[in-house]
Amino acid sequence: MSTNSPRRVTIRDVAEAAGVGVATVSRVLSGTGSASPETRERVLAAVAALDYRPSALGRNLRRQRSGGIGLLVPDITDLFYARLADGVMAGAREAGEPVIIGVTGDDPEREADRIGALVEQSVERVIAVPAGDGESWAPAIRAGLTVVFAGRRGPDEPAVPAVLADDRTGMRTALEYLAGLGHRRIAFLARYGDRRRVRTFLDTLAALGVTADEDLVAYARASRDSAYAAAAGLFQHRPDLTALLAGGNLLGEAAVLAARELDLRIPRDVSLIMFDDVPWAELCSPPLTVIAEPARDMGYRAAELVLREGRRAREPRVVTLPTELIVRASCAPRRRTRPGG
Amino acid sequence: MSTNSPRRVTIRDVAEAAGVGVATVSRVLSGTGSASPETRERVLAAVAALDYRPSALGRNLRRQRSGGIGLLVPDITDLFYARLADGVMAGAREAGEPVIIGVTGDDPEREADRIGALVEQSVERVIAVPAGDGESWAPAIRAGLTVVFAGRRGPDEPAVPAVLADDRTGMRTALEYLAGLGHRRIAFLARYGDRRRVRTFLDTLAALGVTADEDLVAYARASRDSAYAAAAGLFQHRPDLTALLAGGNLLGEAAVLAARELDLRIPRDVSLIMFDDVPWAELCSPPLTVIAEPARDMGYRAAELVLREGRRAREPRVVTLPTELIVRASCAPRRRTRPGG
DNA sequence: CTGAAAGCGCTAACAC
DNA sequence: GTGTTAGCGCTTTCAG
Repeated sequence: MSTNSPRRVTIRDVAEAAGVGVATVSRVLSGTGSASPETRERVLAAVAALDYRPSALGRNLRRQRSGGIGLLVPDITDLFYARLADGVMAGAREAGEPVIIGVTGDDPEREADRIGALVEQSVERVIAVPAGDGESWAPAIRAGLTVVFAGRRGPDEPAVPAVLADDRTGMRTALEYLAGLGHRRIAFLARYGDRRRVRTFLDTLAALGVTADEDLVAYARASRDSAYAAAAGLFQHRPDLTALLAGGNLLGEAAVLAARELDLRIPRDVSLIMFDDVPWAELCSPPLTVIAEPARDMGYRAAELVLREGRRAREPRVVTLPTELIVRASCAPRRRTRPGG
Repeated sequence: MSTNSPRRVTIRDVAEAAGVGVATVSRVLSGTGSASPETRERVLAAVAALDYRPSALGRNLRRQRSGGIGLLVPDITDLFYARLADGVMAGAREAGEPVIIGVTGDDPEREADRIGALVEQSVERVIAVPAGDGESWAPAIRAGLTVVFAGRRGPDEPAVPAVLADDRTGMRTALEYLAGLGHRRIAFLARYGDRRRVRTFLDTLAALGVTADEDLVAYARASRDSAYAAAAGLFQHRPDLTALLAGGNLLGEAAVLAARELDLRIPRDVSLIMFDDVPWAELCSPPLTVIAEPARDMGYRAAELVLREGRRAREPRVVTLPTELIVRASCAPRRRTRPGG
């Protein structure tokens, strides 16, 4: 009944106050075109006096695009993606762009739904950790979306710019380490649909002269339950395995839990290496050896990329950031046999 | 050079295709006003045929508000806030509203900056974990923002609707438990600025007949370093403390790390209870006793609230969600003395 | 160097 | 029930 919020200050008000046309105000504020120093000053003064904040609404409608950056991650409560998101937000903030976030649950359908929502908002720059195989992006890209993949990429050649961790090298370093400790039955707990990494796993193993066994690869969906089931299944069906590589922090968590439940001691009975360094890896007992990935940097770089992509030629780019093996205490030399084996 | 993205389908195209006026299309789509079943059908058919997606840009400009929900959290890599954000996104998705996210680092200045960015986007519904004392919100609210606090509230009476955890009860339960184990020197590791909880801590202690000592309260800023320093300081300066309550999962993590560094065994030398149940609490050794807070629900409820608030009377509301003490293995009966004490 | 004017796509009066 | 129309605030030709 009382506080009738005063009408928003518009560019017109500024123009009037400064005694110039609205076009001039627009030019001065956007840095486009030219304006005499004197006019410039007057406009700026008026802006300050009225505390004018240009409305993104008007600008966006006029420009036919909403400026913001869309961000689609599988699960924001997974620290890896949270860090990625943090990096994206840092980059976006520097550019003064808002970030519209959505979660996909790693489900292509939900992903498609979220893409639709972004299109409806006329967001035309999107950073995404593509769900599943990342196949569903073609239409969106054809429709004019500028998209950058982060953390993973689509199935084929780099049709879409991407910021990735060098997990090929990370994997190799880890497997060499494990092989050096004498391990010959090394399992991989992978995210469902992560064909690329599985291939790398198998190839690298072969290159190291270790028998690569596809049955030593287990797949988990995005949930904790699924990860636990996959880990437990692996331990139970393959009593011969002596080392395990977990493809992410949720997977590693599941592996630790499953191992405990089955009374397997780490690293006495199984050695464990996990992709993605997280604080609890150090708190865990034993502290986990990990392959650290620069998630935050990846997000930041992705933001840079998606922001730049707009104005530059569309030369598909792939940025690869280094990983690092951090040795703690979850790996030990292979022992002859495993208790239950 | 090739793919000239075809002009977007507008409401005009639909109207033309359906042989009606644009207003009719708008009415049918928004469910407002009336339309004959026949017309309705024709419009819907045209919409489907053209794959028309209304532009949020046009609508927003017309309506003078951007629809979306702003979300401001101190740190998205803190699982508590990530869960909260997840809940907000779930609620927003059901309502078909985009979420514009920003991080404040728990810094009122950054917070003010983010609020400004939201206002610039004409976002008028915001869910926030207010930074610091949450004092800086008055202007924004006066300006017409609908804001709902989550997880914390401002300094004064509920001028702003809020969704909170019942940490009063959580604290009481935890302190009773600790007191029952014989602890008399109980410390509190608090977030800087969290006067409310500190008061509750002191009051509850007093009510339990335990000497409440303000020097047994340490404050940490939002960073891991600050948390660690505060925890270590507490342990070093107060060798008489036998139990510690950590005000959040980052604080708890710091406490575990600091205790280890100082060779204090949990729970032999110090008992530890942490606010906020996180997966690693179980992985930790020993597994941590925690006061679980329904972070995700809090976010979801906050979304409901902020969405409803628009159309209802502005009767400030506070929703309080239950907490739960989950006893694991980080607390033990008090022993006579502490090694270094 | 500057101003007038034309919309961007949509909704909400207002006529019919 | 339905169509016409007037803008929302901004950028961007186009004249001057």
